Amino acid sequence: MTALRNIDIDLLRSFVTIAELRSFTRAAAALSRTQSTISTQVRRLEEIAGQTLLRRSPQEVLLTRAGEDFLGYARRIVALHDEALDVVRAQGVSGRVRLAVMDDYATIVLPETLARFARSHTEVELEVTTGFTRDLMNALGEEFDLVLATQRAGDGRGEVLRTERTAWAASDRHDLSLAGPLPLALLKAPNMYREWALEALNEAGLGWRILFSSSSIGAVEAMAAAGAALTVVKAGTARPGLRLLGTEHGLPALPASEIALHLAPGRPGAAARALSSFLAEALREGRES
Amino acid sequence: MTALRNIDIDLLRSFVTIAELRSFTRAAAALSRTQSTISTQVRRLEEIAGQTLLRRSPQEVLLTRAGEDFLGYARRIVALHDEALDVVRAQGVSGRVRLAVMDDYATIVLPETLARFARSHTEVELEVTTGFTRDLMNALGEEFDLVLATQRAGDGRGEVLRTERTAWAASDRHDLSLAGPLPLALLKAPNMYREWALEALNEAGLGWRILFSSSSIGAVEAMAAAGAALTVVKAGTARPGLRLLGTEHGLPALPASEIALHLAPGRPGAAARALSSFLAEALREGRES
DNA sequence: TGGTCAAAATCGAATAATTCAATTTTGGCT
DNA sequence: AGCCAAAATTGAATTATTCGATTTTGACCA
Repeated sequence: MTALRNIDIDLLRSFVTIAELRSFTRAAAALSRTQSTISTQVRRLEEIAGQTLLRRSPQEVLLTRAGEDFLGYARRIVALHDEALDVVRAQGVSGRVRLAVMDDYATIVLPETLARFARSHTEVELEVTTGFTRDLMNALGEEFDLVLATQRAGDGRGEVLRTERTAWAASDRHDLSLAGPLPLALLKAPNMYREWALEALNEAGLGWRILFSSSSIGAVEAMAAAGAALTVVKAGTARPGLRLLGTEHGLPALPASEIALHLAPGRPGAAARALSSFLAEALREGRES
Repeated sequence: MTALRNIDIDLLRSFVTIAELRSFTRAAAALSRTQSTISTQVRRLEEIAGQTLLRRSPQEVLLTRAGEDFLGYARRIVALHDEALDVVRAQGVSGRVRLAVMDDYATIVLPETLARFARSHTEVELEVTTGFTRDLMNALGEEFDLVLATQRAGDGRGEVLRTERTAWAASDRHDLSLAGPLPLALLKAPNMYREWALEALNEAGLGWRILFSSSSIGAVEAMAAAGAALTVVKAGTARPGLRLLGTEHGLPALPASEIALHLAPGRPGAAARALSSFLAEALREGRES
């Protein structure tokens, strides 16, 4: 029999995730565990609670009365736990850190994470700049202490946090004809994704034309979402309205990209070290170990 | 390396206990673990926190700055966790339960526990009576659904929750002369401890006289604490002002006693079952498993 | 009704984490 | 310097957790 008095934070986190996603399988994917593990965790949790917390059906998972009551506690405990960890880790960390982030992450993933960092690290002066990887990397050590950059998978420089599939994307409401030169919406040169896209099309012998070229990711994606052109995105940061396309649609494969954190040479200050490990933990995929 | 994102509630509980007792060794005893386990737990916790939380010295253990900040969170998380468990386990439990408790526990250990039960089990009508084990047991099934009783160790009836050493006790401020008939303060007959005391003295061939006899434990203990007489207590419930004495003082050994929970025959109601397992968990010594 | 299908449960084996007992190290005090 | 109580360490044994493979479940539909 398992411990009856102490619920692992893991179990609470799984429970909260299941309640949000209404599915063991989706929760398992979100938490980088297998479905069988999640199922076992729920059994353990229900055993400790002495109550059925989730009502399962092949369609969806719903909370029981007891589950609803418990969910509030579980959320509060997990939140308090995470806050405690942020705060205690921030203890004694002060100074200034200048972070540079490539544009797409600055919109999708980072705001929430940076806000959390700022909230707990009250003695740290945080300065964030966004731009294109190429420019940012050039200024590493000069203008920036830390650069979060995209690079070709396998590059391996910096601390690699995750790998993202690169994919063609078009509007999910319009069918794009693949006959004739493909209309493209791409970031202005020089840009890695632009180069990848054009190289891949050329190698595949497909015709193309640049219909839209901008230095704003938002504008490029909006253009694609409007149905006028094809573009290239990281699979993980695709905005709603875009449909991902691949080789099954007759388009050439694209190299995967990796997200890496680059630290300025020399001994980093306390603030830079703290932000670096904070970002690494928050962004790294798979499970923490 | 251990998980960096999830702190086990166990670690938090140990940390809180150490902070309160200012000692790894005492915390280990209080939590039914070894000192080495506690030490390892603290190392794990500090590794996750990335900070030294406790400043150790052979004299006492003190909190660091980070430790103080963290202690508040740890307390809140543990409290929330325990409340969550109480509440979810109480879900759907209603009805009436009549509990009888022997007098000494009614003062020392139970009030807090019963208050916790009442707070979480809002739909349960709880009635508590105190008295002497003998009377209470006679009314089990009639007036009471549940009786918490003291019995001779090894008796084994009911669900045994813990064993307590029985000890002679006298004032810690006065030296009692052991020459001549020993002045005793005891509960009125019939009472188990009274019988044990007199039998033990008789067998040892020691003289005695009853100086004070009352049906109030409080009065008996007060009399002993005032230095006028010797009495007999459970080692675990001795009030301040009393000093425990044993065979090393020339007094005869006394039988140990066990605390047991007796359930009325027949199928117990939901309220009785809930209170029963609640008490068992709260009072049982050693670790929960 | 019975078949189907996606999702959850179960099972056995491998892995990982926790605990303990024994011993060593530490830090303050005399 | 030496002593002592308390914490740290170490290695072995135990216990718990996770995974992959498979089976079972239950809502829905023909």
